[in-house]
Amino acid sequence: MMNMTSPAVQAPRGGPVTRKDVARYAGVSTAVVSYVVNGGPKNVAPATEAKVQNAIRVLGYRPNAAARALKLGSTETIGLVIPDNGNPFFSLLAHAVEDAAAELGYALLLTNSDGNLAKERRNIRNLAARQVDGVLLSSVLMEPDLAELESADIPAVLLNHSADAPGFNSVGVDLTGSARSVVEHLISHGHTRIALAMGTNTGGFLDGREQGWLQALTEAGLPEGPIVRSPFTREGGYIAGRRLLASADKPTAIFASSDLQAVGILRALHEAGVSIPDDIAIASFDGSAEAEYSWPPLTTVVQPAEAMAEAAVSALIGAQRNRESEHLIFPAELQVRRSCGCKGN
Amino acid sequence: MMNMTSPAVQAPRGGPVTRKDVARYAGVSTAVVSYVVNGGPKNVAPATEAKVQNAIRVLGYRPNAAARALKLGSTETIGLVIPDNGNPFFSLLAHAVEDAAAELGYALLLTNSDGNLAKERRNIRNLAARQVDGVLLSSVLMEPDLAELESADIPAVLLNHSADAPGFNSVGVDLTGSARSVVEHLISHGHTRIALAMGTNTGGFLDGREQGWLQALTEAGLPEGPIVRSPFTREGGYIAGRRLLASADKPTAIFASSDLQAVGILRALHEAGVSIPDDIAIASFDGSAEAEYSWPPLTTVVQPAEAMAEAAVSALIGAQRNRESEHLIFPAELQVRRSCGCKGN
DNA sequence: GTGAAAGCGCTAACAT
DNA sequence: ATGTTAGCGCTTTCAC
Repeated sequence: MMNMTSPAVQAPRGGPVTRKDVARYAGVSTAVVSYVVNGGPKNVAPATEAKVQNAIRVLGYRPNAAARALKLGSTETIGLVIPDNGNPFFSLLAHAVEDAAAELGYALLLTNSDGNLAKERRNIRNLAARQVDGVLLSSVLMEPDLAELESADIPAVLLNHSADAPGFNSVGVDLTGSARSVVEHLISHGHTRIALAMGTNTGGFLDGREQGWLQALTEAGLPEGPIVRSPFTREGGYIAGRRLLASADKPTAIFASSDLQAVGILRALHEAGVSIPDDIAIASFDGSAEAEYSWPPLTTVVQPAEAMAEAAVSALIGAQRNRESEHLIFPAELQVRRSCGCKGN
Repeated sequence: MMNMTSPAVQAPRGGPVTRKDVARYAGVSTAVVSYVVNGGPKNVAPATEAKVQNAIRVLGYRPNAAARALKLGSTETIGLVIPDNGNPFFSLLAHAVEDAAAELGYALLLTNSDGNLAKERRNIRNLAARQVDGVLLSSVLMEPDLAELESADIPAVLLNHSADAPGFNSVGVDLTGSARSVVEHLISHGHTRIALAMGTNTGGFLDGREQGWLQALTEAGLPEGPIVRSPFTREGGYIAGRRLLASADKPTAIFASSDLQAVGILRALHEAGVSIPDDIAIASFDGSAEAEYSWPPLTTVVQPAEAMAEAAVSALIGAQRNRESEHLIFPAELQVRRSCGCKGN
């Protein structure tokens, strides 16, 4: 008697338990089982519902998502394509996307493109083949492969994308304005030779961060500092740092286009025995956790990853096919720490 | 003529193109289309194949994975449950798992449990409901919720798990041996008061890292240094660092159970003006990229994430239901950098 | 070498 | 309130 309710009593037949088994066991039709499982579209008498629930428990029934997906044409899954979840900003973003999606009952298929166009394309194609309900694309490219997305014919929104892409929803951060605010902050510390360590973006467009840096300098009547271009990585930053140290007009402050690069620059400066922020001040972009624990802690512009992820997911899920495409631009907030020369924190 | 081959010529009917449309267009049966798409199980005459391929291209046909999954009973998808992909070690692991899975044609459903048992459970259940072909579980718990996995009745392998779990395949790293080798290295620098900053694991078991630290100390005839327990995070490390600095028997070296904690400790020491490695040396565990770019760079034991991911994925995919469970333990390699007192790198 | 057809598990419109 | 049933798009056995 007692072990009648034990979960050990499993599938009576060989294979997995289906809705049919449940129906038979509960003595109802398969439709009723569906009504119970899905909470509709018809209602079921309380007594019947109890019988069904019991049958489900006893048999250990689990709905088959593949069948449901086939029938409904929706997998309740979204795909995310990012360059590299080893980059703390992207891992933060991915985590936020997962949470936002889970909130709506969607699961997340994660793919890394490794900043590689061919792989990005392959990932998108693969996601499309898997009938994801939408894809969130965070491309390294300024001009991501929209054609691939279009022909895949699944809703997509460009994430972490600040330039308008006609025909696509996008959410990004105000690169130019944020960069300006950091550089202005550096200027307020009295710096006049402010370098830019810029990540290498594919595509011919001028990155907003570069524009913002330039604007701040120009408006302050300052000369354009040196620019070094290298990958958006720690190693890229390290290389940039060494180059900047070796350059003729060595800057007194550096603005790095990502926290990761700043971390690399930090290493180069430390190795050279340069004191930060006294000899050279640094500020960067992203606001990842790593920036808070570097030495010295980095002044950085923090991107609102959670907010952007939520916006992107809801734009994706709620996407009406024939609606005007939206371009959401979020502000980023200056987070002052020691690396710029400020005392606090 | 020229635009006949243009991809603009899309779906002739309203909805998405199905195998049936392709068959009709190519003037063959749906079976043949399947043979062509799947490269079997029957062969097709070259001429016919060409017609089909052409129809596929012209119509922009994309196979429906949900239907395939329903028919075949396999989604070619695996689920991964990790505590937090914001932790660089786990993001590295996740990336490696994705690559290993993709290699075999599997996609990755990523979920974070945030070190939360309820969420871990929910994630597993959710993955099971989605008919993943298997799940890779990297639990924070020493005793993960195996019952949940068992009742889900999908193959699973415990990833990043060093204790044997009867009935489950597992892959992990040799915690004890690796910890010993780092601590021995610290000892070789002449340290005699070596503290342990241990992450807090749920579950009553003694962590291998703690054992290894103890063994090295004991074998060298050294007294057991202080232990501080705090979360496996940067902040946890920071707290541990401050506590260690304040303690009566301040150590001259610290072994941290994760790179993240070491990074936090570094911050605490820097803030206190302690010189590393001169006043206090540090070594840690994981071998994440962050350890290479901290200041000073961290001596750490690097876990073979790629190899473990590959092993886990192939154990999962190739899992025979009724096979003996295997427990794969990988060695980790000491990576010497500056934080322990060595000069190089 | 090719085709017809059964059926994977589920949903929901349409009976009753 | 409950039951019947037609498919969703695909694979594959079994005919031809």
